[in-house]
Amino acid sequence: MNDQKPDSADMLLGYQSQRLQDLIEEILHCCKERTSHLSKKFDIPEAELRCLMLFGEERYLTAKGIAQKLDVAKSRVTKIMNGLIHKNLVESTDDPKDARVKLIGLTQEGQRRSKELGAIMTDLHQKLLLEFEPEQRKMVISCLEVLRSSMEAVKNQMV
Amino acid sequence: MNDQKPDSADMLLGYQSQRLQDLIEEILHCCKERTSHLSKKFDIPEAELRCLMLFGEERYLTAKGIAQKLDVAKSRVTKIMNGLIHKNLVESTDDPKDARVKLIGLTQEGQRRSKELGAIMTDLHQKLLLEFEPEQRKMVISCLEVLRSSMEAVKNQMV
DNA sequence: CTAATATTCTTCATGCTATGAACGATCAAA
DNA sequence: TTTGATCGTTCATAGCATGAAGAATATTAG
Repeated sequence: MNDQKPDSADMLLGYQSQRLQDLIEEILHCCKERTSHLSKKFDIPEAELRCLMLFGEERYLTAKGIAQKLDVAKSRVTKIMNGLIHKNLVESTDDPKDARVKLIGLTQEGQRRSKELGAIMTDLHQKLLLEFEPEQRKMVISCLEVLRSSMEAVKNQMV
Repeated sequence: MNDQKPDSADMLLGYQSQRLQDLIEEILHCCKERTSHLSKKFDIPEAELRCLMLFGEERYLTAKGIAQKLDVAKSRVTKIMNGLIHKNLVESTDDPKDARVKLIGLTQEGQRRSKELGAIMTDLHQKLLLEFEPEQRKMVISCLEVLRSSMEAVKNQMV
């Protein structure tokens, strides 16, 4: 294939990596727009929405747990919780077993909103998949799977 | 395969869309970490780094142009520029043709940093590609290409 | 030529995101 | 029972981002 041009493989790689960089940036931008759109639609800050979606299985979460799941500092969680409590979407009760921790749970309204949000997200990603042919869908997912692993791998190589 | 369960296609779609959602979130998180890592490494805020990378071809940019490229308000650009000027990475001169506009260009140091940053980004994405077999690379890119288009399409469907 | 309108950038007030240090309360273990 | 760890909060700080208002300049219509 590259018997004439000496470094055509390198050029291809260069071209492809630029393309990859652009694509990732565009996808990132798209996701950011989606998040901000939902935040405006629900009239709830993005961080609070993200938090609202954490209550999938569990009935109660702790501030520490939320901090880990959201990957933010504990102090950030306090602030987010204040917003959610103020909006009556979440309520906190003392853990009977340990007076240090507070159990945070969704209110009725919180559950409603959380479900609504979850449904929108699921619907969104389903629509995304439906843009592909059924046979392609598996491929897209496995593609992203490898991409994610590669990103982790490359991240760990970073200085 | 699905001769017994009636709605296994729906279940598959549901499963896949959940998987897609998780994957996108993980990839997003990875990108965010990368950005924040570079910001710390260069000791320059993320927005300023993003701006620094805008000077690829053009010698000069205007505040308006930067605002469009970064997709932020003009007032935000003023602030970012103050930071960059203060760090001596960028300098602004009056446009001789139109006294309203200021031409913003990289200083020597700014050019150095900009190049350095670009090299790191390219290297990063090259490493990412090298995690794949050569035949797979094309596929990953076309996958992302379709994914991006689909996202745009779905975005336009959003209420 | 001039008055009205556009454009370009800045300033200011506001609000969200996020961190880290310091702190008080509580728990667990030596 | 002291000592050390854990949990949540408060506070100071910094970055991100917008939109309204304004000053300077350009353009255009009359």
